[in-house]
Amino acid sequence: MARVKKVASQSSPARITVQEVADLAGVSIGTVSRVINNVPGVKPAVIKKVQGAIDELGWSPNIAAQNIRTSSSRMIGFIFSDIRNSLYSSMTKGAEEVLSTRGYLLVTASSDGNPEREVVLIDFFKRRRADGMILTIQEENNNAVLAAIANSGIPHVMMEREIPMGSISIGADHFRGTRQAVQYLLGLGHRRIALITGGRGTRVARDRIRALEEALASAGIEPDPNLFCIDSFAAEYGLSQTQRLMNMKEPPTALLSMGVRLLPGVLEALQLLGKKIPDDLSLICSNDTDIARIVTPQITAVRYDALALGRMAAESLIDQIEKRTHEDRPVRIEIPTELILRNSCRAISS
Amino acid sequence: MARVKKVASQSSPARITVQEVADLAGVSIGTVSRVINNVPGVKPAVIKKVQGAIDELGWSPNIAAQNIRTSSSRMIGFIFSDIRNSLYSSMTKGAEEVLSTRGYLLVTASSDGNPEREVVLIDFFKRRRADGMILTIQEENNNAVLAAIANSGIPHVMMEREIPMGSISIGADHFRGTRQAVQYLLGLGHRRIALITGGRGTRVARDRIRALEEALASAGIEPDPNLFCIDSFAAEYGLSQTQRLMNMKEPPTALLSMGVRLLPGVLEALQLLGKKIPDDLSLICSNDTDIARIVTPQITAVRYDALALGRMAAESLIDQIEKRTHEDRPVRIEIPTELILRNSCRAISS
DNA sequence: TTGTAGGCGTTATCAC
DNA sequence: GTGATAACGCCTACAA
Repeated sequence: MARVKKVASQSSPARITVQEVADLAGVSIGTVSRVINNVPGVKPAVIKKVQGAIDELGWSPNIAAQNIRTSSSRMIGFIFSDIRNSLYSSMTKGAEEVLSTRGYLLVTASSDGNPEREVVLIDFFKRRRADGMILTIQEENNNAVLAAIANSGIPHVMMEREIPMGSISIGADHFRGTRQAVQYLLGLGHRRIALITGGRGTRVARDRIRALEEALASAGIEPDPNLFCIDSFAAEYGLSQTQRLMNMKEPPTALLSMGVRLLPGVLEALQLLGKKIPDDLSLICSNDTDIARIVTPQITAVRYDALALGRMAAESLIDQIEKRTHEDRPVRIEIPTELILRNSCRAISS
Repeated sequence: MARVKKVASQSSPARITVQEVADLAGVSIGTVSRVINNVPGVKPAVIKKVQGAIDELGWSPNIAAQNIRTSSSRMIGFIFSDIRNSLYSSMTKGAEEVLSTRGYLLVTASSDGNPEREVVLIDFFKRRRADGMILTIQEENNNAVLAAIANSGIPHVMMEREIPMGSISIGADHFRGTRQAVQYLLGLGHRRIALITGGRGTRVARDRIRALEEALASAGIEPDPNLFCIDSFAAEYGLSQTQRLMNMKEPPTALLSMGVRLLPGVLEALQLLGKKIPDDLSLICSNDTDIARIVTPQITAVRYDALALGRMAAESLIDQIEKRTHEDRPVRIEIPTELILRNSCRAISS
């Protein structure tokens, strides 16, 4: 403890540079640079001397100076709506895992789902000379945002989004996931299946809607537009739409709640209405969360690995930046989903 | 859309510098620099010309170059165990809010609660020349970590931690919060009150334990060491300890579950044992979460504002960095907690 | 009021 | 193999 205190009280370390290391080692700065960059062809004895000097002085290269020379920041930006959304914090963790081992810095930024702020953040990363970006933008067709992306000239991958610019896109297979969920419900005899989801104008939403429509069609069921609630991911939306649905003359017998934040709202509505799962309504949610496992009964879920999504985005982005896969890289990378069967759905006899 | 595509397909923007802006504006680079740094005494007409050139070229100063000159990175690091913990994602959001408006970059890093990794991350931020750090370390007394902090020479604030180095510390008033919760339980007639929490060797744990002990003492109750489970924040720990507690000859009538991740474990144990809240056990949790509000009955919680904690940490850190408050700044900043009364506690007649 | 030039800490291209 | 030295893009005395 005393030792620590002493260290703590030392004055701010005078900025030490290669020059001083070189002097101490009795070599030139060029040699020091060669040593720390593992340039082959330096005499082992010299390497040892230099290492010694580096350790003794506790020096490490000034990264800003490196950046200015190599014109690369080794920093990549990740923009999404809100880090508090567990989906994004998981992706962040995954991305961080691979980026840190590759010597990149990950900087996350929350846009609060505001396109104007997205533009600001993209410009910000441009000024900061980010080497790459991972983007989960709000609307795939917002021109201001698309222009900002293009104008930035920064390599990027779209996370759970797809834009008309040939950017590489990465995401879960929501079409298959939703389709599988609907198939399961159809198998249980359900014919009135409702969907609550958001992200209008994103590939995620399109995939989910199309999956429901096609599954219904292939079962010969006419879709009821009143059962499609596709305007928001907010908990309040889940609440209000569930109330609306359950108060219909002919309410749905099953509901797909697709979006992390929706589930609490849906459950609250059901509780307020005194409706029981699965007796009054069969329920399937997306983004398997703590809540889905904690409530009684546990909720059947369409699960996918957000951590892996983050990892893959980072890997794909690095490949792109370091140009290791050239022009033959795929434009779309998908990970599978998995239907976790629990007790929130019941068979109905009709 | 077509327009966007055209922009997108433009070749990588040739790195443009002050020199070119200066040429276009017909001034010297010095003048351009003065303009962007708002140095007074530049003729308005010239300012306008320079601005025009900047806009036309879409130039912005290379931050790495600025950093090397000003020897400041305007970057601050935030280390905690895991961004997926909602506590930390909320703090991150709060910190980001204030840092971004002050022109700082926030870089978060997860240590997975591993002190060795904490040391690596601290060294990393040192190499990256971070202007400051926000730290939530695992153990307040780990010498390697403390030495790394001291050795880094970087201004920092301890988040929910307190170390023997005079660093400024910021956190919620867990002592009062826990004390209030216990008082409430005592008022309901409970005498056997158990505590599950982790963070051994952190101020948070100490405050909670002390609060329970003092409250019991002031009620003339002899504390039962078997009711203190203070070894981990993990859900599994919540599960196993709840089982152990409920299987005691004389189980507790009330339980404090203090830690975000504990609650799911506690609830699962109760479910497995077929125990009901509040009939078989009165429960109070910390870190009011979705889960506490979703389950039936809803769980009474000790709430505090993690977002505000993040904001305050950032503000305090900036003050420290920019030396606006000199040596008279407080060493400890606390925010209050609030007891949210719900239906998870019952009065007992004994 | 504005231009010039030196320096910030590296890397990389030359010679030696 | 290793040592000078010229960039990299910007800020800031100092000079004009």
